[in-house]
Amino acid sequence: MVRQTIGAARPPGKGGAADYDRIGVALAGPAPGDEGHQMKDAVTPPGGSGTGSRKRHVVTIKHVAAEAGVSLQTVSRVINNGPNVTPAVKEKVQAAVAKLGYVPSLAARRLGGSRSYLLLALNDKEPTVAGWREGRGNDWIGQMLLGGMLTCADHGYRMIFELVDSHSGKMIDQIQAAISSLRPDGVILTPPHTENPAIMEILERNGVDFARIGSRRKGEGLSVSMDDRAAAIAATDHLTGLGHRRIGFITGSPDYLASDDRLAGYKAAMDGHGAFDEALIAEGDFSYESGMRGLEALMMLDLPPTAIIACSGEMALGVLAGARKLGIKVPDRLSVVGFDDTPTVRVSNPPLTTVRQPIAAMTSKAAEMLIQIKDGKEEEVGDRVLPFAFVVRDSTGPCPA
Amino acid sequence: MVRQTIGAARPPGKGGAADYDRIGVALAGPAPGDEGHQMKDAVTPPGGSGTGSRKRHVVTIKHVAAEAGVSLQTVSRVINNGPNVTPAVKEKVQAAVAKLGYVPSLAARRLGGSRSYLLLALNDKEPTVAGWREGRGNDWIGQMLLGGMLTCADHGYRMIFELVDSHSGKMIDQIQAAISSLRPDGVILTPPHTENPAIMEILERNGVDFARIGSRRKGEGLSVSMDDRAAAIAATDHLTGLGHRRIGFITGSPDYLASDDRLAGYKAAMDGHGAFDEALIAEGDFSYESGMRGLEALMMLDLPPTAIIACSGEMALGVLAGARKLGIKVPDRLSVVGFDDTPTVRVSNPPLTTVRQPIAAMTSKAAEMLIQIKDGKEEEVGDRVLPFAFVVRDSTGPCPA
DNA sequence: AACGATTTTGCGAACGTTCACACCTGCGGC
DNA sequence: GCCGCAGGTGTGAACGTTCGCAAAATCGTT
Repeated sequence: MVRQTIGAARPPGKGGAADYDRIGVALAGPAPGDEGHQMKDAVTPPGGSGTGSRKRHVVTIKHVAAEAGVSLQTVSRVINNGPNVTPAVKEKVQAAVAKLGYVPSLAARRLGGSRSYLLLALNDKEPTVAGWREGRGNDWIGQMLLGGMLTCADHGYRMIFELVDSHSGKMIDQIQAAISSLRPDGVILTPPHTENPAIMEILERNGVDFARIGSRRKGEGLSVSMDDRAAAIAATDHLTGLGHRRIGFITGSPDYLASDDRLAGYKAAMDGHGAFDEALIAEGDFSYESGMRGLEALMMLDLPPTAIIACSGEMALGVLAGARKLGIKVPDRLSVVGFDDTPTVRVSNPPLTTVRQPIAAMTSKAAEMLIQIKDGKEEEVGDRVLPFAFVVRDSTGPCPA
Repeated sequence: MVRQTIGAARPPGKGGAADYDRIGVALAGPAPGDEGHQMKDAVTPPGGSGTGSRKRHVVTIKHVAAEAGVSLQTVSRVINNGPNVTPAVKEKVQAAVAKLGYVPSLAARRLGGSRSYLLLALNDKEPTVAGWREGRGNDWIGQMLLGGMLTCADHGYRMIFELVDSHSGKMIDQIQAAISSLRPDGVILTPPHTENPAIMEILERNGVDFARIGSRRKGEGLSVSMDDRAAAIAATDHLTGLGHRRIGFITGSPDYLASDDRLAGYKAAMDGHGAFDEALIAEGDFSYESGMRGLEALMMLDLPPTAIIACSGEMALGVLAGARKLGIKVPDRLSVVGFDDTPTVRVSNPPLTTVRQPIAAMTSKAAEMLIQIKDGKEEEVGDRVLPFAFVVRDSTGPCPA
């Protein structure tokens, strides 16, 4: 057992390698026998952090190098799958890594190298927090989280979430601060930030690659989306297939590009059937209440619709609630289709027929591509349009005679 | 505007928490005039990553020091609200920070100092991912995320999520790896990890403080919970108040401590009314299906219950579905109460009467306490039991004659 | 006035990696 | 046999902070 005090170590000259011989060893098991090397060094932080006041074994790359009998740099090469390492050496190092249970420090990697192994996901704060405050939950963000996170984990990355006040003047500052402190290898943008030029600008100024979720408009940066237009067409065709001709449409918030696309798809499909009528379009903003209002407006028409497409699940729920209030049976007298297959709409009354957006898959893909860029595989990267699904449940039925 | 629930209010300590996080300022605009202090040194990183190949302004503490005409160390003191700084100097430094838009690098802080400004939240992977795969969503995790995240943000911290395979033998390795690479200042544990001794052990060995969510059993580490027993009593009393005497109970998975507490509360309340009957207890595991099975079992009794308490929202939904299948009207012939007020149960048919667990508030509190420990305010820290709410909706009604 | 006790400030030296480059090998060609 | 040239390996020097301590300035006291 070597046990030197730290101060003494560090032969200033070129004393040759292998002075990092004070290895933690045997992290895993209770490590019987051979106890005793206390090796202060990692002094207990003055803050005297809480509960556990045990010794602290921090296995570093140095320990691995000593264990494997190679230089620190060689270990680094092995860890990063670098070129030019003899198989024999590689194996030796890997064995040492396994034995010591070494895991590189994210912070040190980021500081030393050009990567941070971090992806930053930007979400709009207000709707998310409102969902929480009102007990409504946050279906969307939960899905996002998962898709991105799992993919990050698969590649040794971490995903960090930031909720930004998109309506506050401090939004840009907040984003800049997040980038400065984290220096992420990529940023994932979700609506409504996807089309915000100020955000794009600051990301570019910082040299951070980014991917946009749920938008299809071309521009700088990557984009991963669903074909909203096609989805709206599918929804419309589903209804016309059931015999409906008067099909109402409640738009989403104009802040979201998807709203335009869905409306366009609806228009195209209706035109194709020669059934388009401007009066059948009501304005909404994705909210439950606006769905309810939209329904009421549409039902006041001389020729009210026999079916309604709402641009979000929440709105469709509002439509359902409004219909109940007005005594309109769904789907007997009115068929309803929604967008975004959130958990909630699966248990509504009746369960909603809806377009399912592959949210998790979209963030997953976005994360994957951002990582590929850092891996230098830019050629494999480009805009992606993921398939949507159309889920038929009980809120749609044949057109009443 | 968020305020409320979160205890975020400024701790009465001196300077107040780190206020350096809102220094973005300046940065925003193109920042025309006044350029000049280039202070090379910060060379363009050779990596030359991706899209934007612009200049790269990495404002470091050195730049701030130069701008303010003080030493690097003094800037550090100001940033960290350290003691012994002349007000004049402090102001000068803060001005420089604001002017340059300086934000400290998380990685460097972690490497240099004894903190990482990171909190790690451990979640069970399987149920979360299953929820996603089946399109069921992840109400719970979304809430967690939010509560912890917002509080972390208020204190200059970041929250990182890790999904661990609680049924895999590699779970401990995975947790150790996460700790090694991140070195978080604290860990938040959620069920079913809250009672896992192996996890506690590894956390303690690494000297990481941790807080447990949703468990009430005493032990090492902090715990933030809801009073499950009292909640079960409240649910039972609500029903007896409506005249019910035969009240069925479907238990949760035994892995979760909350299940025991809820059952205990139910037993106590029923005993209090002299209405306890072992036969009225059915075993469940929190799942939709087990709720349905539980209902069927209970309804086969000679004296079937007129009300049922299910230990989770999912199970209550299963009960509702089963009742519909059996032609049992809710709440006319059967009242149903659930636990966990997830978004889904608010729109069920009928909307569910339920105990609301303050999930977000719990993680928020947990995060706050872990940070307080690192701030050396251990005396303000201890186990917490947060208030639950009992939400009456339409799934409960008077006992049928 | 001189002295110690305090406050305030500054100077290296960590922290754990990767980066750029210099150093060794062998090896084939002239 | 010498040169050049690869592949493989090791050697400082970053990276941007905080930490430990020493130096300087300030303040009371005797």
